[in-house]
Amino acid sequence: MDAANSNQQQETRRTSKGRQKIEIKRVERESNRYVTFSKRKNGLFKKATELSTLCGAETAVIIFSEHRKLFSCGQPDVDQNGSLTTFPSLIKNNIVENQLANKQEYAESLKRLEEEQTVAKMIGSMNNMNGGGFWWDLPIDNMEQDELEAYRESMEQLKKNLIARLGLIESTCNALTESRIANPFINLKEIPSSLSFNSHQCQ
Amino acid sequence: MDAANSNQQQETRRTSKGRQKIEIKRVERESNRYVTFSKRKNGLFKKATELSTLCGAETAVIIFSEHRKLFSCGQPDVDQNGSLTTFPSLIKNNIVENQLANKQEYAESLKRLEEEQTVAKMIGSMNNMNGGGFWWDLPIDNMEQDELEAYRESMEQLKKNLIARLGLIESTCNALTESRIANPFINLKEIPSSLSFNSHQCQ
DNA sequence: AACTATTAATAACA
DNA sequence: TTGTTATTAATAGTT
Repeated sequence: MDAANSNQQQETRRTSKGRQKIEIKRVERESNRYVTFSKRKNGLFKKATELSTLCGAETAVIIFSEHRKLFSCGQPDVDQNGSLTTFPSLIKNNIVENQLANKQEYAESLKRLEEEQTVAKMIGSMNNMNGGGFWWDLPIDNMEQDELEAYRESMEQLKKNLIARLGLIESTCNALTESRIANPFINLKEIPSSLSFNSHQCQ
Repeated sequence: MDAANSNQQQETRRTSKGRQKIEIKRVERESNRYVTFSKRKNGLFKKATELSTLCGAETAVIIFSEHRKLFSCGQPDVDQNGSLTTFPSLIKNNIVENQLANKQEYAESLKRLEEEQTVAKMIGSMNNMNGGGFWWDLPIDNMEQDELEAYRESMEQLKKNLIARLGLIESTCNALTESRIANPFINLKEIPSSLSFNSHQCQ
């Protein structure tokens, strides 16, 4: 780089050793580890966003720091109204940025986005029931039959909403529904290529 | 690079233009898009694994290709026995690779790993009930009271297992349980720093 | 946070 | 898909 050369002419000694090769093993020095975490977390999120933009993929990166602090990119996310959105937030971003290739894709994405927002609102109101606690934490031991029936329906709703809320599950179900069943427990044996890759890549 | 120089001396013209700068927008040419997807997906998984190893973080990357094919790193994963494992598979990898810094961390991770395997086995046997279908797809309209009671218990089990199975939820609950509530719907307003980062990073 | 010298990732080709 | 090379992009060490 020219700037580097002129810098060296102006100053006799280098200002930096530059990037050094490191072994991929735990960074023992705490301060270095924190800096590395922050920088690489940023880099990972950027790469994930780029992959999504470049290739029309939906990506989610979830990181728990060593202190169990959650960081995520792609999901969970919050829109301008503070509503929850589900997994394919990158599709939403693409809409906003007018990066979708054609109007058909645009329309489909808009439809999905609306569905997500509906689910998000439902979840939001559910969480506000019972003055702070969450409805499924209600005691159930002394329920009457009709209460039990209502509870059963509630649990059905829980099932549906869990499925809707969790992007991995949701999207997998969407992909699998047509050919087999909506099963939130992904049958791993039925997606062999991603698995073999997975086990290969992540050792 | 020396190799490049000697190559150039052997052949008058370059064998490659090398990497070119690209705009971060959809790659329109299909074949290029597929290659880019494959290479960048690999790169993303590698980076996620490195971050985990370097900084003791738990990472999960979930990608759906434009054809809705699932790829993931970190979770879901399959161990040598074909059992499911939950989110913190990277902790397991660290154990295997003896990359944990001290015995206390090692012991804690082992304990968590055992818990995960128990859940995994439970899920596995559940999925094998009823000869192929999944138990929650049983008809429920004409259940008797005790059947309904059993169903209620089953749904409780579903709830527990969904929570356990889904790494994001599970880990979040672990992190939040001590200070507040075990809520599988993450209350986003209570983790502002990751959110503000998220919305900033992922535009 | 910023700065750079390097390493690492990867776009274009084969 | 897999490999090579010339480049760009990410980042380790430092300020």
